[in-house]
Formats: sequence, structure tokens, C-alpha cells
Amino acid sequence: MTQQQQTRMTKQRMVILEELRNVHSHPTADEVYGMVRQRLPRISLGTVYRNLDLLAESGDILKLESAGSQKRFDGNVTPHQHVRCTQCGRVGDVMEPVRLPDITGARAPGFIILSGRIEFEGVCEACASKN
Amino acid sequence: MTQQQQTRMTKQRMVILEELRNVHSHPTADEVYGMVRQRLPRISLGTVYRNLDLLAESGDILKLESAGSQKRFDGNVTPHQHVRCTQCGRVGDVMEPVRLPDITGARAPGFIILSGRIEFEGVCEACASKN
DNA sequence: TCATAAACAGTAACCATTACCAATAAACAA
DNA sequence: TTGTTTATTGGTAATGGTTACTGTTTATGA
Repeated sequence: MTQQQQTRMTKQRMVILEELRNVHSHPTADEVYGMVRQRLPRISLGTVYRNLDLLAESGDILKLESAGSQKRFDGNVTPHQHVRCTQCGRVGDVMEPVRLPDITGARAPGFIILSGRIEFEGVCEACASKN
Repeated sequence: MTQQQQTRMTKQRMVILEELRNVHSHPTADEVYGMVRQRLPRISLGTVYRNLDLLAESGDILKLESAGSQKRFDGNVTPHQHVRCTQCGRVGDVMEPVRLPDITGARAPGFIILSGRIEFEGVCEACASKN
């Protein structure tokens, strides 16, 4: 008898999703907040966080996690790979993707391996010129 | 004339390194703190953080920054791959490693790609049995 | 139009990490 | 061994990103 919880398409949620889809920069929650505030000046940061989580859970956006630093979000949910700048944390899209080899041979004692993914590291242009 | 900064092998730094090498669990800073405190009860958490950073910078340990809210540390610096439990964040070592394909073809506009790495996700036994 | 409860704005709390500073102790020279 | 220098420490406060709380608003279906 568990009542299916409804989700409502609020103006806030819609604008967050739109802004995220209009951009290729993999913004942090705070950056999304800044973007969205231009259209909804009274939105609160908590609302941004809540909706980013909900949108990621429903599969409408991607949540890019890296331990200890800020999470980043991606409105492009088609499969692609990312580079992370080791200096500033900025994230970019990898164009010609590298094919992930067969991982069925991978074993880890005490773990059941479910998936694998290639992560790239590098330096973004801004940090490179700053060097 | 910049004076080369010396680094001193303190008791605290040595015990942190030893404990980390004695263990295969990829502990968080807080877990390292707990381990080390059994031998040095008066050590402070700040000292643990500071030394973990210094040891990682000198290449004596690894700092694992892959997803989760806390960073984890590894006393085994020989090249190997990791799995992360998506439920609890625990990290394990992958035995037969999957060879990373040639990544020289990978392009990312605005980035200089320097390295690539395969990251595994899965479930640890504790979480699997809890399911 | 009304009733319901999901979602909101605003703010406080939380937690991992970093910064600060007076006191301590490695390391090296005398 | 003793003294001097200064990197490092313990203790604690501050920071920054994220989450939780609460009374009010508003999307949604009757």
C-alpha cells in the first residue's frame, strides 16, 4: 500500500535542468546556483542541491564525484569520458573515447566488481598558461 | 639562495607510515587517526592530516581521491587498481589488473591529457550480505 | 476552486579538512 | 654531550561544501 511519491516539475527544477543542459562546463553546485540565480534570483542554495540530487537519481543528469572535493554535474547523459584538471578540478569531455577493455577477468578479494570506467587526468588550458 | 626545507622523521610520521603499510584497508584519515592513537595516544588529528599529505607528496603513500565524501590512503605504492563499494565507500585492491589501452588518441578540447586510469565500482561483502 | 502534500526559502547544523600558534623536539654543529 | 635552529607538534578555531530543519508556498489532481 506504499503510496508512490509524486514528483512535481517546479520552475526551479526545470530551470536547473535547462541551465545544465545549455552548458558544457560540468559546473559545481555553487556554479549552478550562480547560473540559475540569473533567472530565479530568489532561489536558495539548498534547493539547488536538493534538485541536483533528485535529477541525478532520476537519471536526467550525471553527478561526477571526486573524494574530498566539490561534486560536479553534467547535463549530458550520453556515455562519454571525462578529464579532470589536477590543479583546479575543472572537468572536460573526452572526444574520441578510449574503449574500456573487457573487465570480466578483474578480481578483488572481498568485492563484487560491477563496472569499470576510464578516468583521465590532465591540466586545463587556464592552469597550463598560469603554470 | 632559497634554503632547501628539511623534513624530519618524527615519531608521529613514522608510526603513520608503518600503520598504513601494515594494513590493506585503504583507511580514511580518521581511521588512520584511530589506528595510530593506539600507539601514540596524544597525537592530534591535524598531525595525521598533515603527515598524510606530506607522505603522499613524497610518494611514500597514495592518496585516493576517487568518489566518496572522504579521501582514502594506501601504503602500497606499487601500481595496482582499486574497486570502490558504491554503498559504503570502502576500497579494495584489484588482483589481476586490466591493462589500460593506449590513451594517446584521447582528445579533450581545452585540456592536456596526462594520464588515464581504470576505476572499478562494485559492492563489498559486508554490504552485499547486508543488502 | 479546493485540499493535499511535495517543494520551497531561509537558516542552522554537520562533517571533513585546513589554518593558526605557542610549545616541543629532530637534526646538526660545536 | 650541549646548544641552537627551526620543522613539527597538540590543541583548537576557522573554513567550505553539503545536508537537515521548519514554517510557508505552490504544483497537482479531485
